[in-house]
Amino acid sequence: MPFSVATWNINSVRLRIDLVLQFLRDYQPDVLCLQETKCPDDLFPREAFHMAGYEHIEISGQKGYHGVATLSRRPLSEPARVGFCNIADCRHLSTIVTAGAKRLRIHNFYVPAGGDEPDPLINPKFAHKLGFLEEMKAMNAVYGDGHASLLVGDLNIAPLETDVWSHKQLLKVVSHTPIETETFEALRKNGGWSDLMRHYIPPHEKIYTWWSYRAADWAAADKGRRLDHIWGSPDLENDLANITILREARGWDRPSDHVPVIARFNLD
DNA sequence: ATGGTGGCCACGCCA
Repeated sequence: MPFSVATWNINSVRLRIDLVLQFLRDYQPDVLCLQETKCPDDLFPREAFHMAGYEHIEISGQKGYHGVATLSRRPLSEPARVGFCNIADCRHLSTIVTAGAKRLRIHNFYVPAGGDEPDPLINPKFAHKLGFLEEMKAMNAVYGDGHASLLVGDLNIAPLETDVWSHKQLLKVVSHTPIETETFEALRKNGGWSDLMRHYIPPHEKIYTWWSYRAADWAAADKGRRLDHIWGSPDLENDLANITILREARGWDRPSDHVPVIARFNLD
């Protein structure tokens, strides 16, 4: 089995523990990065994941909101949590895993959604989102330490025109405004990151990973956005075997509004 | 047409 990493905004890991376990049984990613676990660390369902073969678990959780977790079949080392914007919320967790000859640093991110009004002067949540992106510029794909890197998670921005159901209708909607998409692409490129989903799926094809709960029929309307991302250091482009976006997961019983994205690599 | 749904957890906040 080649090395694989999945990312999934689960919108409550406790409520959807059975969905996650089913996903792990069916797809068996080596590493699963969860966001919006909404679970304090002492209540995290560690035992259920241990039983499913995911014995290596790092978590950064809080009561009610946010929270990220990285689950792995392989040992995880050097867990690190970076705080952003001087707010004590749980939006980042990095770990290191071995894949083939590579030591791979995996950043698991949950970027602030940013509220409804795309104006930092009147909406503190949008100001927080922009401030968070500023601080994300410190995340580089390549350091001098010989590690390869992945940066995955719910980044809450759909950068390309083909990452939303209607570019024109979403230009003033938070997640697709020019200030967000331009800042996002600049920080990705300046940080030396490759957009691995777009490396595998050509930019002219529509990709969505999220569909709002507020639709009578999400599949018929299909008003999705690509809010979840897998970035990698450039060396990983050559190792990438494929990307799977599990659209069907949006139709599962009591689903998350996000679906899993899986990257598989030609690494053992 | 400018509300619609969902999760947390105890009621309004966040997405």
